[in-house]
Amino acid sequence: MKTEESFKELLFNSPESVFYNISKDDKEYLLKNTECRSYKKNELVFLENTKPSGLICLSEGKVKIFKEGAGGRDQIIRLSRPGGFIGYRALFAGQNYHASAVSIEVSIACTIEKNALFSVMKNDPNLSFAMLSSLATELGVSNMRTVSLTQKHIRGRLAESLLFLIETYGYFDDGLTIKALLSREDIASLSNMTTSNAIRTLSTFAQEGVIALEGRRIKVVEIKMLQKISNIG
Amino acid sequence: MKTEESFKELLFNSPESVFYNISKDDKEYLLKNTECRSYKKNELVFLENTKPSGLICLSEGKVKIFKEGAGGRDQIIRLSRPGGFIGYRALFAGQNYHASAVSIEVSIACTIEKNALFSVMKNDPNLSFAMLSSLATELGVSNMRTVSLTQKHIRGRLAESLLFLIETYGYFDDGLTIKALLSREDIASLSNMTTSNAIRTLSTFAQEGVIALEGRRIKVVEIKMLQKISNIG
DNA sequence: CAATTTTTATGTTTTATAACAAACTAATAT
DNA sequence: ATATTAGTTTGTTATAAAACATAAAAATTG
Repeated sequence: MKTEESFKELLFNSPESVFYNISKDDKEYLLKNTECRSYKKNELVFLENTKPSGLICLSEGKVKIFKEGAGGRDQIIRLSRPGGFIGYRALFAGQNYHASAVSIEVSIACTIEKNALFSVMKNDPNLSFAMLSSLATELGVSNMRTVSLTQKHIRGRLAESLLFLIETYGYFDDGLTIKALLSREDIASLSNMTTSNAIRTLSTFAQEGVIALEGRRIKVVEIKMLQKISNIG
Repeated sequence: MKTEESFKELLFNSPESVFYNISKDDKEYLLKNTECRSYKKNELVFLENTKPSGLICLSEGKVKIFKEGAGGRDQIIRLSRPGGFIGYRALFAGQNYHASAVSIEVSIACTIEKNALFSVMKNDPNLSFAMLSSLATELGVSNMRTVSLTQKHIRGRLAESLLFLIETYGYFDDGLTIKALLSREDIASLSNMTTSNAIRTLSTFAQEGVIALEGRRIKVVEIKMLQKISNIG
C-alpha cells in the first residue's frame, strides 16, 4: 500500500527522523500499531478539546494547527510538513488538544498508537531525549513567535510569515515561488491580522518589488528586503 | 547550610517534584553535582544567547524570564516560583538561551550540572517522561498565551495577567492581596502593553471596585469580575 | 536630610490597525 | 451554461492603544 510505504520511509529511514536510530524490532512493532488515513483539503484531523489517541505523523500534504481566538478570528499556531508530528504536545502533556488541526491540501497522516509508542520510549532513552529536544525546540519557536506577533508591526509580521513559509515548505522548481498556496485568510491567521490587511500589505510588497503575486502563488523577488522588513519590525 | 536544605526539600521530598520518585542514590548523586547561589533583587540569573550549564531550579524567591522586543520593550515569557525550573528549554533543546532571566526579589537558585542530570535521566525513563510532560504543558501555556496576548484587548490582557499572578504566587495571609509585588513596568511587560496603559487600566479596575491598590499591593476584591473581564477579552 | 533618580499617575495627541462597505473575480454546484 | 457561493480587492471610517508630555510621589543616594 503506497501510503504506508511513504510513511515508513519518512519516519524510519530518514536520518532527520527521531525514529531513525531505534531497533529494527521496535520499528516493526510501531509499524504494526500505526494506522494511516488520507484527508482531502480542509478536512479536520483533530478537534480542540478532544483526547489524543496516539502520535500523529504527517506523511504527505500540509496541515495547519490553529486556535479560535476572540471574535472567531483564528490564530495559526503551527504549520506541519511531511515528516512532522501533529498534536504531540497534548499527547505528552497527558491533556486534551488545545488546538484544532485541519489539512490545507490533500494529506496523509498516520497515527502511532499511544501505548505502543510509550513502551518503545521507556526502553529507549535516546528516543525520549529526541522527543524532549524536539518539544523544547518548538517551545523556543513558540516563545519567539509570541514576541514577534505582539511587538512587530503589520509589515514585519507579514514578512516574517512569508520567511516562515519559505523555511517550512521551500520553493517550487523555479526556485522563487513559495511551495505553499495558502488562502489570504490563512496568511492573515498566521500573521495575526485581518484578511483585508493581509491582502493590502501583500499588494504593497508587490508594488515595492519585494514579491510578485499570481493568484495564490507568491514569488519571492527580494528575499533580503523581506528579511530586512521582518527584522526592523 | 540553609540554602541547600530548602533546595533538597523542594526538589527531592515534595510529591509534586519530578525528582520525587528517583532512587536515593540518584538523589545523592544529583545533590553532589548541584551548586546553589543567592541573588539580590534585579540580579541577572542568565543572559540571552549564552549556553546553559545545567538545570536551574529556583529554591526561593521569584524570577522573571523575558525577551527584549522591538524598541526595547520587554516581554515577560514566564514567571518562576520556588520549585520551578528556569532555562530548561534551552538545556533540552541543546541551544543557547533565547531569553534572559532576572530575579524580581531576593532569590536562591540551584544548578544541577548538565551531564549528571542527563546520566540520571538516561537510566530512569520515568524522569524523562516527567520532563517531557512538563515541557509539553508549558508549550500549551505558551500557545494559549500567544492567542490571548494577540487577540484580547488591554482590559482582558491585564485581567488575565492578574489571574496568572494569583495562580502562580497566591495570596498573602489576608487571602486577598496578590503575593507578588511587581513594578507597573513588569505588569506591563507581562500583559503586552505600555507602562502608562498598565497603570491607567489598573486604576480603572480599582475605580470599578474589581481590585484595590496600595502601592504595589494589589487586593483582589471581585475575582469573578476579573475572570469575566479576562474571558470576554 | 537634601538631592537625585526612579516609579507612578494622568492628560492630550497621534497613529496603526480593525471594522465596515461595496464591488469584482474565481470556484463550485445545479 | 448559469446560478450561487466563496474568496479577493480596494476604499473609507472608527477606534484602541501607542506616543508624548508633564507632574507628583516614592525610593535611593551622597
